[in-house]
Amino acid sequence: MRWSKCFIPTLREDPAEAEVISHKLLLRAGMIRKLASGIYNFLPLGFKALKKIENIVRNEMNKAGALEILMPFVQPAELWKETGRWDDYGKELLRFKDRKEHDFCLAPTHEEVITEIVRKDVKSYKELPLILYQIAVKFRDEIRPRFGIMRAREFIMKDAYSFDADWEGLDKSYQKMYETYEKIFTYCGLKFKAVEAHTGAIGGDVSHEFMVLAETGEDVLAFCEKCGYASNVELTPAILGEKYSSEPEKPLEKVYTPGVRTAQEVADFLGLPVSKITKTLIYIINEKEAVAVCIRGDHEVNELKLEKLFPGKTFRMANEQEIKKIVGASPGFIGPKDLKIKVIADKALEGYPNFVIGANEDEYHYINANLGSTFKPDLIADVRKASEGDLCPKCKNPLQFTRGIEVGHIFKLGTKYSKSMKALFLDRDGQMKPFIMGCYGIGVSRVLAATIEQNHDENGIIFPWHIAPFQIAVLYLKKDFEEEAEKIYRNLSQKWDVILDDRDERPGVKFKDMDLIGIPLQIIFGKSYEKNKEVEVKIRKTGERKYLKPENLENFVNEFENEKN
RNA sequence: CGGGACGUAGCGCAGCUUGGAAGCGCACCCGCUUGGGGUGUGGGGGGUCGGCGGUUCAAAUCCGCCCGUCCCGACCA
Repeated sequence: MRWSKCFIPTLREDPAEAEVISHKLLLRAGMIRKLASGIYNFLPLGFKALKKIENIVRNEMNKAGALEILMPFVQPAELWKETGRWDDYGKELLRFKDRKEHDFCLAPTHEEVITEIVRKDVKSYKELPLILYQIAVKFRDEIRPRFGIMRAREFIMKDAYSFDADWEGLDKSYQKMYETYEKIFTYCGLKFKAVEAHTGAIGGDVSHEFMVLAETGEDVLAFCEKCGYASNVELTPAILGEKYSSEPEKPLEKVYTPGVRTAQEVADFLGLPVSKITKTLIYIINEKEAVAVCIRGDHEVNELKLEKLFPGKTFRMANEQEIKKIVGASPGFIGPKDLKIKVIADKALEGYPNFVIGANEDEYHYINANLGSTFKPDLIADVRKASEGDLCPKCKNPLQFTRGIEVGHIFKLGTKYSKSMKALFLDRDGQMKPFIMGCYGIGVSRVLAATIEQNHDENGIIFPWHIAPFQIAVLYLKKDFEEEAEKIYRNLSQKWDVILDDRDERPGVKFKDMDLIGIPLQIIFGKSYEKNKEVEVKIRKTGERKYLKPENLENFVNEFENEKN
């Protein structure tokens, strides 16, 4: 491709609308443009990178024996009503009516449709296992789209679905997809980690997320270097690494703490570490029952864990008025002692001597509270987020934490959809049985954003070899070298994706643009060529420069491709 | 959904407080210049000032409503 014939509208300045680096660079590199909030155009360069990712995914999926199909983006409500998700999915599901006033939605995912396909035409265990997938547009009407294509409303996703006759079959399909995902992200050139994850709105019980490691990631991962345990922190059991001293219980004492509300304020006021303070949070279960959750001041409640204590029930935090009504005190002065509602104490309070609690009376706290003698919780449970200093739930080594961007998520669905949609096959024992399903997603457009989030410097994007829209850039700095540059460009184009910067621009412009769009190898016809007919090869990632005779270029690129990737 | 901010040329912004001829930089077009990190210079084109309504002799500027966009929050009591 010649730059002059391509549409690459690069920007010199950061657009005001972009906050995170991948969003800024995607816009500046002329790869995407916003059409509406969370809805983007992919311009030629962005589209090309996207197609590279798609093809990597496609290749590996095909190798794993999955079959590519394409399902509709617009779906009838009837299917969604069958599984109950028409009501359960919430506002993320964008609904509308057609001219005949029939309900439709834009597909946020395709479990219903795939199950419909399979229940109609797969009748026998002999046709199993079956893995179908597509690479297609999805629409989720996110509460708050942000970060460009990282959390867009409309996005490209690869979604695959497996159908097995039994649970062992599902285990095998799941394992196969797990390994395929590892191959895909490795081939993409990404640093990633697979972690145990929460299943969320899709359902099922076992799931893993594939996380691209990046400081700007929205998720926190806990992992153990020793045994390999890794999970999304929202799922990690919290095992305190700290050993509590066996200091004797001191007498409970009510203290005047005017105007101090947050745990930190209380700690500062009393001259104690914030860990010695506890906070008590009031939750409303199913809009009727209130419960109190008591936790150390330096810990955070993990609502997912809380949710599991009340399966199937809705819950939310109480607001200030409700708290006053239930407790008789303002937020900030609530404590577990003498509460008339159910009290859940976090496990980390067990054996913790002499801590501070709210007195359920404005402007007062108790010091030297102890679990058991001061108050008896109705339940002691792990309800906090694991954090620095906690131990691996498998091998008890200290956990490590890092941030990541979720680019893939695989689930063992089981029979959630096949049962509710009556998707049955005839097994070898003559019984009709529901398919055992799995589903496997990759956010293709998000992979592009995550790649940039992980691979950039102050000059722009640094594309990994296999995702780069072009692998090689040829640029000549003087018109005199046009012919030679053309020759090299045509030559290398036979094996690789090459872009020729044939614009009549100053060298600085060409360099800046090429660095910005992140092409891994730049072949420069400039001073070195003028002097001794050697081209300069600049490696985008390291900034390293090599000087080669044009006839040696092909060998060099071959070697580079093999060793670096 | 709650809070905050913004909306002026393709992009980045100033002007608004205190109403009185719509500006700057980049980009774009033409000329010269320059040619290894967004060259310098001269000239030029481009605007329903987000929309509607109001106040006023006069509105980008003041007031009201609406639309759009971004940020923070939607669990830390």
